Amino acid sequence: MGQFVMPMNTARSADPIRSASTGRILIVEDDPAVQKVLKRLFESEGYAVEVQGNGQSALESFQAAPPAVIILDLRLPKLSGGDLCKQVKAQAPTVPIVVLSATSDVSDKVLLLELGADDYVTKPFSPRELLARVHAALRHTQRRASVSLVCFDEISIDFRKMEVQRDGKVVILTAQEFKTLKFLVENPDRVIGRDELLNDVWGYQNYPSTRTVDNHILKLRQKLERDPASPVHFRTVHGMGYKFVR
Amino acid sequence: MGQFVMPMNTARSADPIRSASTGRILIVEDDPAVQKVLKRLFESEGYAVEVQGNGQSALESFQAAPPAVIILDLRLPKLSGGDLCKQVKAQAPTVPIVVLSATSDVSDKVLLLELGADDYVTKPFSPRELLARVHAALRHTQRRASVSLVCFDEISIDFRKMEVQRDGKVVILTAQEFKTLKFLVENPDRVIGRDELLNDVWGYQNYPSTRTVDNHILKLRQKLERDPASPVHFRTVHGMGYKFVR
DNA sequence: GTCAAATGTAAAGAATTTGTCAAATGCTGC
DNA sequence: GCAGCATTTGACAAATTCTTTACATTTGAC
Repeated sequence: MGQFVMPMNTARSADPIRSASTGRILIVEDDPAVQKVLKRLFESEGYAVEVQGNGQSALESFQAAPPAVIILDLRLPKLSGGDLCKQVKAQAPTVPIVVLSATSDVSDKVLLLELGADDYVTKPFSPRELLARVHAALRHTQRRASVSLVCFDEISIDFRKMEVQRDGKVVILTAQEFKTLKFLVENPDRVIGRDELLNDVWGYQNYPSTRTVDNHILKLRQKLERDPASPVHFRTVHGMGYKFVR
Repeated sequence: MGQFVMPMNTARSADPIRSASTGRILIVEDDPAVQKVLKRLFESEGYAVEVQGNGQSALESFQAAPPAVIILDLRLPKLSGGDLCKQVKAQAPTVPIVVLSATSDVSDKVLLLELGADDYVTKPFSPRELLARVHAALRHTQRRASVSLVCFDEISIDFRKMEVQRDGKVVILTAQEFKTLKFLVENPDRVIGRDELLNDVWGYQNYPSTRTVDNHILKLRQKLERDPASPVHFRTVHGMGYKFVR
C-alpha cells in the first residue's frame, strides 16, 4: 500500500524535471461523469488528481506543472487528444501517457503508438485495469527512464526502434513476441507466472489459454537463445512460470 | 479432482489475518444455474468455493470467515449487491470484490466504483475472463505483504526472485518446497500443525496424507540445514507440528 | 525398560507441468 | 473475395514434481 502521497499543490514546481517524480495525475476527459469516477478512483489510491475538460487547458496545465502521468481521453473538444499527445511528447518524452480509447479499433492502436502514447485502455474499462496500467507506467519511468538498449550474449534489443539484432543481423520478432520479450526483460530475475504474463502482456481484452504463453516463450528461445533446448536466459521455473536472466 | 469439503467455520474462529491467505472464494449469486457453473469452474482450478444465494447469508458468511475473493452478482434478493459491497468494503477493504454485472450500462459502472468494487465482468462473460480477473485480484492483494529477502546461517532467501542461495550458490527448490518454506519463514517461532500447513500451503481442495508434509520438511532440511539429522531451523515439536527458528 | 504413537526416510508410482508440433483460427492487405 | 502471416488451440510425449507406501527410528508416558 506504499503509495506516497504528495501534498497537492504546495510544491508549485518551477522545475519541470523534478516535478515528474511527484504523484500527481493529470486527467484529461470531457465527460463529467467519467471525470468524477476517475477522480475518486485515483484519489482513493492516494494520488493527487487534477482534471481538465479540454485539450487546450490540459496543455496549459501540463506546461505549468508536468504531472507524473497523464490519463487522456482521445475525443476532446478544442484540441484533439492526438494533438495533445504529440505536443506533450515533444516537450517531455518521459511523462507517460495512458490513453482512454472509445473503440477497440486496431488502426487506433497503431495511431496511438505513433503519437507516443505509452499505453491505452479501451472503454469500457475496469477500474483495476486502469489502475494497473497507470501503476505500470509510473513504475516504468521511475526505473528505467532512459534505458532503451539492452544486450546479452550476441543479442541487442532496441526498445525505441522495436528492433532486435543478433550478431548485428536483424532478428524479426512478431508483435506479441516483442511485447513478451519486453516485459520479461523489464522484469529480470523475477519469476513471472503465466497468469501475470497474460494480464500484463496480452492485456485485458483477450484471454488466451496458458499454452499460448509457452508457445511464445518457445519462439523467443528459438530466435534468441544459443541453444534453445537448454535455455539460459528464458528460464522455466517449474510450477511457477518463467524468468528472464540476462 | 479431489472434491474435499472442509468444515468452513469450525476450526478457525476469527483470525482475519490468517484466513486471508487461504484460497477460498465466496460466490454470491442467486441463479442456481450460474451458481453451479461458477462453482465447477473455480473448483476445477483448485479453489475452495463457497456459494451463497442472497446478500444476507453472504454477509454472515463473510463475517464468519473472510474469503480471499468475493464474486458478487449485483442483482440479489434480501440485501442488494451494492449494499453488500459497501458493507464488506467497510469491514475489510483489502478483500477484493469482482462484480458480475448484468448489463454493460455505464451508470452501473459509475456505481460500482463508488461502492468500492475492484473489478467487474459483464454478462455474458467468458470463463477464462472471469478466471483471469480473479487471479489478478488475488495477486494484487498478495503482492503487498511479504518481505523480499531473509537470511540465516549461510542461507539467503529472495522471495521476489523465488531463489534460495547457500554460500552464494543457488539451491534449487521445487514449487511446493518453496511455498512451504515461505509460509514457515513468514511465521517464525510459532508452532505450526500439519493441518495448518496443509490448509495454508496446500489449500483446502486436496488433502494429502500426513506423511506429505514430513517429506517436504525433510527436503527442506536436506537442502538448507547444516546437519539435516539434527535440524536447528526446521524444528519438530513432537505431537504438535513444526516450527521455524531463524 | 517397554510400548504405542509420532516422526524420519527413501524409493516407487501418480499426477502435474512443460516442450513441441501441427492444425485451426483470426487478422491484414491486396 | 483471396493469400499470407500471426496467433491460438489441442494433442501428445517428456520432464518434473508430488503423494503414497513401507519400514526404520525416535519420542514420551507408564
